[in-house]
Amino acid sequence: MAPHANQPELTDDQLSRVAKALADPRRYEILKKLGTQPCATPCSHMRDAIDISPATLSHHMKELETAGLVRSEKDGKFVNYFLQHHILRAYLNRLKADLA
Amino acid sequence: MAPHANQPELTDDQLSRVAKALADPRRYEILKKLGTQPCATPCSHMRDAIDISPATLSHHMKELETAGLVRSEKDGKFVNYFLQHHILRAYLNRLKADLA
DNA sequence: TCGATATTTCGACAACCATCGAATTGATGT
DNA sequence: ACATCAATTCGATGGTTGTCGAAATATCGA
Repeated sequence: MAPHANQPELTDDQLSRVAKALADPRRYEILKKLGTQPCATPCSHMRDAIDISPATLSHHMKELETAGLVRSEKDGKFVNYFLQHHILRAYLNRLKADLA
Repeated sequence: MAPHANQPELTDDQLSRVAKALADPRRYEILKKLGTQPCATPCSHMRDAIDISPATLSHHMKELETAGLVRSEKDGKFVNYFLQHHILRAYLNRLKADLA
């Protein structure tokens, strides 16, 4: 039985994507910010805090989303993002199991 | 007080290096292999298991070492590597604290 | 000393990736 | 319909990095 039964295992592809996603300092900052908030209006809020162009931010959010680390929800003109804690936990568990 | 008192905190530079080191599939395999063994004669043993050129392996080992994830010890013609579990643990703790 | 083996360094190449300006799409309010 | 604002897509650029062959360095045994 896995350490947390109802948590999905990460595929090798996901493992790689998550690791790469975490390896970029700007994406790390974005995740950190998302972790502190209930996550409203990302692009606007992010850009206040992180100093990044709209194009670059959009690119990073897509990376984070394909890695499964965030989920997005459209709200009219805006897009709201949510940190996916369970994917993060699955990644930590995998690292612990494989290496620690 | 930090979660594990006698564990060194990671600098931002180290955090970035460790994350990048973990993000390459081949380096991940190397670490996994190191984790299972008491670590003798790396380059020889690694190359049996991983199919990699000497030059590339040397390059990756250096990356892992500057990240602090492994320590090396010369033994005559050979070099022995040791997984640095405490750095790995520090990284996991940092991720947990920042994001989870 | 010499030849063999282990590892590193060098140099080059290709692939990947972060970055951003400009153009585009999509939604809102007037 | 139109102007405005949020966000994405496109295209280009510069920097990073994984890869390996070849040469260099280091150690050992004969």
